[in-house]
Amino acid sequence: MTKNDARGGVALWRRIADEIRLDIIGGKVSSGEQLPTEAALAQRFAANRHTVRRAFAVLAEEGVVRAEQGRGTFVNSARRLSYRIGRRTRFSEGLAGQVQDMHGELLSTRLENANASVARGLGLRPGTRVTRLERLSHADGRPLSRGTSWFPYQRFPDIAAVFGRTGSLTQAFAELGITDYSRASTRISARYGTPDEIRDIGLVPGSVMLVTEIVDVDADDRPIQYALTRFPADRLELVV
Amino acid sequence: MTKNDARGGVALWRRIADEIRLDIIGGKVSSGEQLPTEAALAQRFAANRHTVRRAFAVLAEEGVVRAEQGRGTFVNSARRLSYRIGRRTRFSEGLAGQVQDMHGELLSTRLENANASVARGLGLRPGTRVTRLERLSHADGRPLSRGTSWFPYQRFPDIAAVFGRTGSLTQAFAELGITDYSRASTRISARYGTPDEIRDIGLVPGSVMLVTEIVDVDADDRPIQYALTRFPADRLELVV
DNA sequence: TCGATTTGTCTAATTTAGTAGACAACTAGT
DNA sequence: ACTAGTTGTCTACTAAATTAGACAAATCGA
Repeated sequence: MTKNDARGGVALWRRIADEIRLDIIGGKVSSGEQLPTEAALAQRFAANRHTVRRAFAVLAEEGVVRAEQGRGTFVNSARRLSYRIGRRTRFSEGLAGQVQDMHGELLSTRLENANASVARGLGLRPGTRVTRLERLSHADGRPLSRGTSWFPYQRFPDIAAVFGRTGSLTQAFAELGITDYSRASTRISARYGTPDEIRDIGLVPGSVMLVTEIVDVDADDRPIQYALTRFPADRLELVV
Repeated sequence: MTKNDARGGVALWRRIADEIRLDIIGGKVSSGEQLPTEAALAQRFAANRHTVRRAFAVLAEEGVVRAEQGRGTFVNSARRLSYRIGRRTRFSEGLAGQVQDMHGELLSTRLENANASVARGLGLRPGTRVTRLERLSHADGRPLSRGTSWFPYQRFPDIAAVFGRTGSLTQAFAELGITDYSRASTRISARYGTPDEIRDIGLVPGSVMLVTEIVDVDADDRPIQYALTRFPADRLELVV
């Protein structure tokens, strides 16, 4: 129990990679700029040069940096997306102007009984039938979010089919008679990605995820959607 | 490069600990309830029993679980705090009813020149003099947040002294003639804790932090505070 | 062309993480 | 008292992470 706790179960190369990536994403070092040399970083992190090299290998594979023999290592990539959230912001609007192409993918649908969280979110009794949708969204070809939504089955028995056809939640609601809805609550938390999320979004284990837990209501303040959406924290921030 | 990427630089015992902690914090298992046995968890995570034991050792040290020889391992701790944020919510109000005791601590103050981020937040030119405050807040005796605030020096030359005396930002502003202010913007991101934060808040390396970047404005919409506040993501969630 | 600087590659050794098995100590119910 | 089930402790081994050193290969300016 000496160095175990000091490392906290996170490999040094991983922490070095995270810190450098954060400097890049946060704009501390600009695109194209040269990073400190491997030797300098080894000293800064009190690590061996090979450990720094391993961190760089990961960042290079992610496309964040690019090493050139004899010259140095350079920043390759852009900044983090800002996703604007508000009472009336629709999903794709929140990233307007930051991405070229944005599209969603319906992974699966299921009819199930509401657990305690879902029931509370939708204002139903636990056990009530709900439709569950698993979604994956892409921005400029890269997976950006992994969402799970629940809808009251009694009120929207066909929402899975309609959403699957239209691909848009706003449009699906419109066809089902909901012309207007808004965000009733947003809870934001952060945690490590689960193995499933890592697979779906294409991350490495231990990636940090931003999680939003939202409830949408219709014009009469009746809940119509409860959703959990997970974003990779190094690709996106939320703006309230 | 075979199992390296599979583990992602995060030790298995660490991921097991994180997942169990998340189940507890998220309310999947209730306080006092018995957790699955070490053998069962070893099977569930495809790990050795000793690896599970190590995860439990960490959680026990955090006070989240408690093992009893011959009986089993039991949940010890409560749920995650919900910090409500809004245009007019003051810091301590956001946790009303969830904590008994709440107090802040002023770590240090400094006069410095605004960097690009601070200048943008406060609507100043980079290089303008600003006062920087480093703060640490406690809830029920445990560190809960680590904040860094910047204030325009020209407008509030004495804010460090006043805040140090009163301990409350609202009160400090009041004494300096700002009787009303509100939140202009809130950006939320997540990342690993830095070594400094881990030391100040008392976490293990690799802990996930929620980061809020806020701008407060006076009644005339002039920025009066730019602040970065870091919360340990396993102790707190944000509610918008 | 030369030399200083930097990344790339290789070998080797040590420390930490994870697996495997055995058995002791304790609890609860029969 | 006994037994089944659970956590606690110990030893031994394998795999991954980290350190260490040496040298090759490329770049750049003097």
